[in-house]
Formats: sequence, structure tokens, C-alpha cells
Amino acid sequence: MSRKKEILKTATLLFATNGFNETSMAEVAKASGVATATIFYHFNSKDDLFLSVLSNVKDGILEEFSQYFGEKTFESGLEMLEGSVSFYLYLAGSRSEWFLLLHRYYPYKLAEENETCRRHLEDIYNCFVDIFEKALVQGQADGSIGSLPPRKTALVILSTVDGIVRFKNCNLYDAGALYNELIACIRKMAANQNQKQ
Amino acid sequence: MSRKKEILKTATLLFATNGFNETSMAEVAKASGVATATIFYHFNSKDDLFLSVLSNVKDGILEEFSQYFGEKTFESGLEMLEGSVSFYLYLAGSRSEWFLLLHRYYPYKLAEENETCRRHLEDIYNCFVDIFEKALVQGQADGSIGSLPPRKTALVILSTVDGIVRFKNCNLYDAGALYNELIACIRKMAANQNQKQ
DNA sequence: AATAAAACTGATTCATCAGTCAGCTTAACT
DNA sequence: AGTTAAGCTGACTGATGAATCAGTTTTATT
Repeated sequence: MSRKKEILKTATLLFATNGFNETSMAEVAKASGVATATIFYHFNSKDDLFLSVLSNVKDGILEEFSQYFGEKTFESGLEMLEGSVSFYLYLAGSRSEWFLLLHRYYPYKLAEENETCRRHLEDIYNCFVDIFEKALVQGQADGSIGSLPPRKTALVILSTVDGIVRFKNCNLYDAGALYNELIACIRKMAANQNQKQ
Repeated sequence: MSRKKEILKTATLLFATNGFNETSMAEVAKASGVATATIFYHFNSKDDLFLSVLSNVKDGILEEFSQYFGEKTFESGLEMLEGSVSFYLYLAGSRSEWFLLLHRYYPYKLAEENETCRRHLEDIYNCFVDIFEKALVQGQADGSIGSLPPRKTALVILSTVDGIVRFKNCNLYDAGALYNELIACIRKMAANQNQKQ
């Protein structure tokens, strides 16, 4: 792996686990096995490094989801919804550094003044909401999902799933222990209640 | 107001809006209209100041909820659940600094090594979950709420509501715009589906 | 082999910040 | 009025951290 990629990978992990302001460039350098000045050769500033990290995370998330939905087919919109939620939780476990990073405050703070950062975050969250929305719309077409506003309901579902991941990241409650109840709640919330399955 | 309380109030606001590590003691001092050394006269360290802030927030939250449930009575468990959710959202708006603080990462980081911090956070989240759980149990007794595990379902509901507040705090989506859908989702999720109202 | 460009680094700079301390001011009590 | 303690402060310290820069090493090209 090139030095630049090595630095990016290390920085992602450190920013995610310890936070942006809590991580010094010297730490990133040491953990990457390079001199501090080397980081500044590859990245203009600490913020620039952060934006590259975030861009990488975005690419990773979009890639993972497009791959999952490229391979998988679903019997109904409701199943697609459940699959999406499950995959979100799976990803939050296997690529926890991505979600830890997104559950810190720094990205959103930076987004207030930085167009690029704002766009990355929008892309990521639109990806999430779009997927849930698509499942809801498809479910309404095939009759597995009841009548409800798809975009806003997708946002409510995202906040539920995202909230559970946050609980895990903050050591408040284990996400795995809530998996069955989460799926049950989402099913009741979305399923077409006139048509018993 | 005593100087000490003035400092606490200012620190709460600054830690909430800018973050703990992003706020210097000099800033807190200036915004409180005292000398930096004065803060160290009243508080042993920056962490000690933070713990006092968190303790204050805890007292405020517990007080607000006990007051709300002391005044209000509900026709059914389902109505109590909806009332609780509404009050949570109302509080997250009127006392946004409390919830901003709780949506930062520092408290949870500190909780890993600090018993007092951990206890404060547990008290706060137990307060939230207990309220939702109590509503669910009551609703199951009066028939307004269906059969579901109350504690875990309460946690799922908390993550939904908390997730929506986080979206608002991160400027991702307006909580108010999702209010109706949130209530609708929670109703479908919890309501006794055999007994149409 | 010579040359140029790219990659990398040690040493340094300048700013910031948590925390200290010696001494000053105010309030309370006798 | 005198005494004491609590409240408060300006000036300082030592540590840390982002960023710079002059110079060295490596790589690619001719």
C-alpha cells in the first residue's frame, strides 16, 4: 500500500476511535510509520486530511451498498426493507470505524463552513435514505407495505437504526441484543396491516 | 446568580455548542465575566467542571420529567407513550443544550474511565427508557398496546426519538418536519392491532 | 551515469491551553 | 476597628500541537 493510503487508513481509525481534535498529527504519523512532515507533504492541512478520510468513507459506503443490492434480489418491498436494515447493522459492525466517524460531531461542525464536507455527508445520508425509501415504494407497489409517506418514513427508520448504532458506539446498549425487536418494530411500522402474511 | 452557577451555565452552553475539547477554560472565563483562575478556584479541573455540568443536566432532565408526569394524566398507555415522546421532543427543543451535550462523544469517552460520569449517563438514559417502558406496560394492561417485550421495545423507541433529535442537532433533517410521521410510526409499532380504535 | 522530479524528514517555530501561585479584595464575625 | 477566611485575580509555566522549511533520499527518465 502506498504511504498516502497507509496514512489515510490510520487516520480514519484514529479519527473514528479517538476523535479529530483528540488525535494529533504526530500520533497519525507514528501509527503510520512516517514522519509528521510527510503527512503535510501529502495533505495540505489536518482538515484536508479529514476531508480525504471522509471522502474515502463515503466511497466505501456507497460501494458496499451498491454491491449488496447488485447481488441480492428480494421477494417483496418489505423483505428489501428488512434486508437493508440488516445490512446497515452488519456494516456498522464490520466497518465500525466508518460509523464511529459519522457519529462524532466534528464532520457536522466542519460541514457548517465547508461545502465539500457538507456534500460528502449529504451523499452518505441520501444513500441511506434512498435505499429505505426505494424499499418502501416497492413494497407499496407489491402490497407488502401499507400506505405511508415513503421519504419521511424512510427518515424515521434511518433514525431508529442509526440511533441503535449510536447506542452501541456509546456503550449504552448492545445493538445485537436489540436486533429481533428492531426488525419486529420495523415490520409492524411498515407492513400492510390489511393483508396478513 | 452566584459566580459558580454563572460559570456552570456558561460552560454547559459552550461544551454543548462547541464541544469539550474545543472549548478553552479562557473562553468559559471570558463568557462568564470572570478570570480564568476563578474557575479553578471553584472547580478542581476542566474534567471536574464537565462533571458538574453533566450532573446539573441530569438533575434538570429528571426534574423536568418528574414534573411533567406529576401534572399530567393519561387515558391509556398508548396516550402516555405518545405524550412521553412529544415531551422528549419538546424538551430537546426548549433545552437544546442538554441534548446537544448528550449527543457529543466526550461524555461517553469520559464514562469509560470515570465512575461518576458513567453513573450520571446511566441515570439519564434509565430515566428515558423507564418512562417509555412504563407507558408500554400500562398500555399492555389497559389493552391499548399490543404484546411486545416492554424494555427492549422502549429502547427501540428511544433510539428512534433520540436519532431524530440527533438529525436535528447535526443539521441533517428538521425534527419538527418529521413529528407527524414519528407519532404515526410509534403508534403502528406499539398499538394493539387486534383492537381497532 | 547524469539529471530532474518526487518523496520524505529532522529540527524548529509560534500559538494555545490547562493548571499554578502569590497576593489582593471583599464579606462576616467579634 | 480588627481579624479571619472566603472569593477572586494577573502573571506565569510547562506541555502540546499544527504547520513550515531547508535539506536529504529515492525514483524515474534520458
